[in-house]
Amino acid sequence: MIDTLYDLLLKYYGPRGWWPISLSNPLPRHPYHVGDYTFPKNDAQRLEIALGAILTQNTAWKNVTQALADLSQGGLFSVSALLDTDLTPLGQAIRKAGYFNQKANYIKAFVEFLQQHPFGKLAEMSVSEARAKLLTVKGIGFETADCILLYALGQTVFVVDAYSKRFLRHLGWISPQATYAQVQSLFQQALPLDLPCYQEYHALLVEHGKGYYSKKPYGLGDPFLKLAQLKSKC
DNA sequence: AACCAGGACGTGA
DNA sequence: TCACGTCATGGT
Repeated sequence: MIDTLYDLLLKYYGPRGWWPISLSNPLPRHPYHVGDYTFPKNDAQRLEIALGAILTQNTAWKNVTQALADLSQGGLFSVSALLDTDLTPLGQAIRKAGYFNQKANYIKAFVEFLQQHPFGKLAEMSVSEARAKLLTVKGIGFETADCILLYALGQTVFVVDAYSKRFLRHLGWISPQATYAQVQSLFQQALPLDLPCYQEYHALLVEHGKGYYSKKPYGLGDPFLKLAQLKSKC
């Protein structure tokens, strides 16, 4: 069911090419890299992914791209620059992403964390260990940690978000009070351990969620509610 | 002009 | 543990 749903979504929307990399991706001006799963290629791109993951917390991606551009414009797009910057100018630079006071603190905490645990070190650790380390950082919760693991560190960890929960709830595949961990293991037990699949699946669920699960009543006109139920009877 | 966004944290019960 | 308030700008 979970794996069949992936096939259906992929066929319907096509590959999404996540995580978008707009600033540190020289060649295509297009931030998405459909069909190329060799990203990220360097630590600058890993940093961009992690910053984007923090900035997009409960925030539209469009606003995040502006904040990332403003960071770059202000010369704040590196670990060292972020370490040297005070909270106030940092907050002003990311202002357009909202919650800028909180997120300035989160970004500070994260780059200080990176000093002790750079991407290379994190990649050497076991997934559960790296995840536990990330979760100690203030401002990095389950979803943000898993986004960093999946898209910046190339670990095959499934990212759960609000859209996915709403979707599965309407499919009747989870209970309303299902926890993050429960939804995550539902996906991870059903899917083969395949990095591109995990990366695309989360992106596809967000795409689908934007279409049918952003405003109430949720699920109105969702063609997959019928499709998936037909498939589940086989 | 409300309503929502690719959440996380702090608090009180 | 868990429900609830808070954080904030920009798009629709």
